[in-house]
Amino acid sequence: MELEEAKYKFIQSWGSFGSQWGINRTMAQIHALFLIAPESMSTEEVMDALKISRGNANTNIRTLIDWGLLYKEYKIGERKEFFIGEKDIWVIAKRILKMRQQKELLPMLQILGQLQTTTIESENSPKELEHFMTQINEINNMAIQADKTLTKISSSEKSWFMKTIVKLFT
Amino acid sequence: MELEEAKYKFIQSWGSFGSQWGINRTMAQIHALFLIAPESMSTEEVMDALKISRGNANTNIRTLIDWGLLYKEYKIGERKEFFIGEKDIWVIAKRILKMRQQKELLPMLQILGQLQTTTIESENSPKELEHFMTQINEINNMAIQADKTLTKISSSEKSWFMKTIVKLFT
DNA sequence: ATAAACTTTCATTTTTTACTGAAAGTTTAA
DNA sequence: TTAAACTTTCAGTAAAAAATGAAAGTTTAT
Repeated sequence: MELEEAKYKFIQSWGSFGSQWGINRTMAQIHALFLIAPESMSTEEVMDALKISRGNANTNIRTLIDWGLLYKEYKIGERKEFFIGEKDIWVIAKRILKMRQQKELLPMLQILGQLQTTTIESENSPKELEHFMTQINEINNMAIQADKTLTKISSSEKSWFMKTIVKLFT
Repeated sequence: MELEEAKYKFIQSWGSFGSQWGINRTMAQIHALFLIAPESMSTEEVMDALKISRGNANTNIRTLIDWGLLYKEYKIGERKEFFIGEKDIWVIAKRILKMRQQKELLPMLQILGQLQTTTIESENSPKELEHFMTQINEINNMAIQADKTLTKISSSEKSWFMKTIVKLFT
């Protein structure tokens, strides 16, 4: 297999992988491109490599920077911006977890907490109310646990994680 | 707050929560409905509660059954099917993890393995090739670890999980 | 055997999400 | 201070995903 073919395959897969994770396909593809690029690239090079528009490239590169998966790099003698990808898979995984925790878990925790602390009335269906409160409680407990776990993981060192988790799950 | 209002809030949140996870909004809403319903329900009741079409209700109920989150229930004297939701949050979490592992991780592992075992050629960019192989390797290792972890979790008992994980992450 | 009661399918429509590209905005060098 | 080089925005368009509902399929009771 040619390197170009392999790269193409990887970028495509990373794209569809990402889109199942609520990360848009193009953003994931750009990320893949930077994961395997040994040097920094400009917006134009990204547009070219993936055949996408300037606006699309720009927006997704900005988001990747916000997520901490891409860094700006200024080259001497060059006026345009270059970007270089975070290469450490452990760091990448942590950043993605952190973002997903914020986007997904946090709002859920808020709603659950709210439902739990509010007095909910129901004259005619005490059974339904009781069941509702039980379920909300259980879900809330699990969500809190998940949140703690993610927080701990995304601020932990790889070595600690590997030692404890790998030992636990092999 | 009225019970109806609280239910509505929960169903809506679960829906948008789900849609961020690559699970479609309606499917997640139906799931929420069953999570808090103390009794079994028919397709019609679901259509009614969520104001959705028969086709939509049917398709998503089937998928939820496939995922092991809903069970069929036949009532004596009734010809139509009723459904009852799995109520144990631990079981639910495990089932969802399992499905996501299959849908997302497995195809990725396959591609990575393939890229790793194929001989990739590149005469003019040895540096790029080396970097590519390194990255693929790292990603593959992490994916394998994630896969093992998920497999272990989704076949574990709640008590074990709670003992080890809660201890680890609190 | 048949018809009522129910479930499933799928072509079409609707909704949601993502992309384009030109115009507006910003920065830099002289 | 201006104009070239570059980046960002956003209204309009395109693509993808989900929902509808009527028709086809299935099951059950008689």
